[in-house]
Amino acid sequence: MKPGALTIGGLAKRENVNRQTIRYYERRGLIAESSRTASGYRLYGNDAARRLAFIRRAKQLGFSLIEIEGLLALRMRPGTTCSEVRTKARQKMTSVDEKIAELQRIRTALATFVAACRTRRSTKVCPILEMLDGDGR
Amino acid sequence: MKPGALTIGGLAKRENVNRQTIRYYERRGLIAESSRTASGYRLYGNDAARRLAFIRRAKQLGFSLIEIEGLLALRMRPGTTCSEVRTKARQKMTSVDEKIAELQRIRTALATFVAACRTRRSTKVCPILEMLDGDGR
DNA sequence: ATAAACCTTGTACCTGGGTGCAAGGTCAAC
DNA sequence: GTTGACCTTGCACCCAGGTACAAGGTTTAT
Repeated sequence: MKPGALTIGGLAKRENVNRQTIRYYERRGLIAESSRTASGYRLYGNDAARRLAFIRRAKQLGFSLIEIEGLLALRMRPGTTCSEVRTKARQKMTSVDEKIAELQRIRTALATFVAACRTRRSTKVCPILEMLDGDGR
Repeated sequence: MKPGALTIGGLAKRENVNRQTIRYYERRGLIAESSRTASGYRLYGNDAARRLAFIRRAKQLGFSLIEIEGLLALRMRPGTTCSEVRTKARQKMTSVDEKIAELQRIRTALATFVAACRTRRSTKVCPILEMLDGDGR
């Protein structure tokens, strides 16, 4: 066992990931198939740890596993330009902006409802429930 | 068949919902079991249409089906106060705010990445990929 | 030499919100 | 009186991103 080589459980603990998740990423092709001991145990080096960190960070930025595959493919293909990566990052920014806008619309509507509800007493005349009801589309 | 009564397909078309979805809501208890014709066909009146509209609007405000159940339960329980509804709306607002904040954090990070990427050429030295890599947590 | 703590594989299950399909019954129109 | 458009039920499947479990093999410590 080379210095720094870890079994799957060790890597999982170090990177704070479930063991099954590592196998799952391997099945999906996000992580290369690792080398094995004579008895079949997976052995991981620093590259695997770095890859897991990459995936975690990309997920934190809102990339799906499919999109992360795309980023990794770009990184692997020799001769891809940096601008292709930048394009993906910009697209992701756009979709994040859309989600923010949508949530802000929801927030405004909720705020309106809550404000409308200052004065009344019983659910019979609750303005929120009334507004949720089905006439004024 | 009373005036205005609809079969499930008619209601689905009018409210622009899948027939299966109506049955699904019924199974979940979001919609009362409808009356039936002698042969077992479901028959819906305006109350069902209003209920579907309520659900749609609440979903648009970001309420999950479970939460919508909660709203409906409040509405049904006699003597609930309007302020209980307002409380739920406020809680939802808070969680929407949290989602917005999280997305804005992501947006900022993406913007930083894109900005860092102005100058370089090949993915070998792509600042975005470098930043996604695993050292500086 | 044996128990604990690892590891392997395959497969099934979870959440949420539906959607699809097959086998069969019903109803309206021509 | 038959075609086509409805309806019924139960059950399986979809998406993403895992997570759990069972049956068995390996390694390490005592």
